[in-house]
Amino acid sequence: MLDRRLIREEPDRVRQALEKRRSDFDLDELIQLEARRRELLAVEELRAKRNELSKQIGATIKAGDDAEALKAEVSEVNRQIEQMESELTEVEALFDQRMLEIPNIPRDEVPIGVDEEDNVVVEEWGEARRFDFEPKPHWELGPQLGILNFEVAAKLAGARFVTDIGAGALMERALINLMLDTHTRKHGYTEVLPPFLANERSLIGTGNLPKFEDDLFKTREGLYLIPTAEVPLTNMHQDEILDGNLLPLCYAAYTACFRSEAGAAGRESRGIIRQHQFHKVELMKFTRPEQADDELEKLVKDAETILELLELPYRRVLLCTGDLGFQPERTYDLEFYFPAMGRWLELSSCSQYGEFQARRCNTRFRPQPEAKPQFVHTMNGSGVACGRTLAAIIEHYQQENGTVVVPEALRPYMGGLSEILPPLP
RNA sequence: GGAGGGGUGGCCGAGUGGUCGAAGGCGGCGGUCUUGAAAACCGCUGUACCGCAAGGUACCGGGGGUUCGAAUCCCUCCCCCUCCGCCA
Repeated sequence: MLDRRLIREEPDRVRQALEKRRSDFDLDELIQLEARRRELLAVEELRAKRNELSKQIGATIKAGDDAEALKAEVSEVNRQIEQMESELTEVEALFDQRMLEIPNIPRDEVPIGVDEEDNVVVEEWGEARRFDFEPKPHWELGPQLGILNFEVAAKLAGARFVTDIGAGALMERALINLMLDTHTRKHGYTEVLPPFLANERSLIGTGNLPKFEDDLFKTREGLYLIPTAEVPLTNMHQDEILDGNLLPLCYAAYTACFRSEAGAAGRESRGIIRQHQFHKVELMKFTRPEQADDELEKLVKDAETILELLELPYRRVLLCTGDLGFQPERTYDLEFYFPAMGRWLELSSCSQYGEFQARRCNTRFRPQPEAKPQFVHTMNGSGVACGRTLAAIIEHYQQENGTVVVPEALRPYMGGLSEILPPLP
């Protein structure tokens, strides 16, 4: 959510941001609503009058005098108040709704562009492996090795699910443990294991609602399956005023993530790339505004560390305005080149939001003991996605004979296993 | 799921129709005293919106209602606690 003063005082800045994003948001409607809302604030004077008269009535009755004339006067004032309030309520409701639908303002350094073609590669680490044989995709290798099973998942749940079995399940658990251990012990994050379901308020807090309800699974009871740990983590301090000295607060959480993937059919959808359920270790920070840029840089590096430990080559990409999500003001993706697919896919997405989410969650901090509270800045990033990383490992570490070498860093977490072999016949 | 008890300011806790944005305590900030500190004493100390300001409006879990007037009465929803049932 943006500051409503921005709508009033710097509408051109907002308009430019919307244009950069190629957003079809109706800013003029919002500006008109805000203007009308301010006109209707005159109702406050009438309320003041009512309060004053009511006090007089109390005093009059106490003195034993007749207050009927005063009561009649207040009734007349109340009629006027009622009229104005009904319109004010309407205008405010629509205004608040629209405010939840306006996207964040991209930062100046975000390249202007249309789609992912216009994203900018800012860093590369390692080199893509050169194969002296035809590399196989993970959706062939995984089933051959008996570690990924799509048929079982289809029986249990349906399309777009996978069942990890044996060394596959072990490796995914190893990835989770490697990531959590690294982030908590070496990078200073506090581990959190939150609920995997969240209420409406929390999904509004992160910006998944009201606009993106179709992407979510919803339970009969009205709860939503979390699409990312960002949701519970970002909402941990709803309605709180944090001690400025405690910032930055850094959290790391493993969770399953659930996405309906409505309308995603056919795209990047082979294997375990795009699933209804996947697993992820998420990094999330609450910072002071002036800390935000440095902390984001550290957060991205923390995610990169995982890929470096796994010796997976990657590149860092700065998303352009056209590819930027609704909520972030800036996003870096970490991408791995999947050799069999011949394309780069993100293993991590790290975003900063400025005050955008903090306003929605009402999470503030007090810079000094006596100072006014102000909104924190939030940011988060996958550190990193487990399923896609598992796929990357399978493809990157495959051998010509169909086995997969286990990255050194994972072996301690896998009972010393160094290579995944096919099941015995 | 059944029965009962609760949700008040950073925290604890009074308040059952008017002068209550809310006693008192704790915590915090400032001051007096002190070589310094502690103790004691004095003062200040919620948030948002409108306003240059004075000031005004709203908020006592959320929403709605009764009333000239609601923290206080009524309805409804949510959350927490205790006991019973069920259960990993």
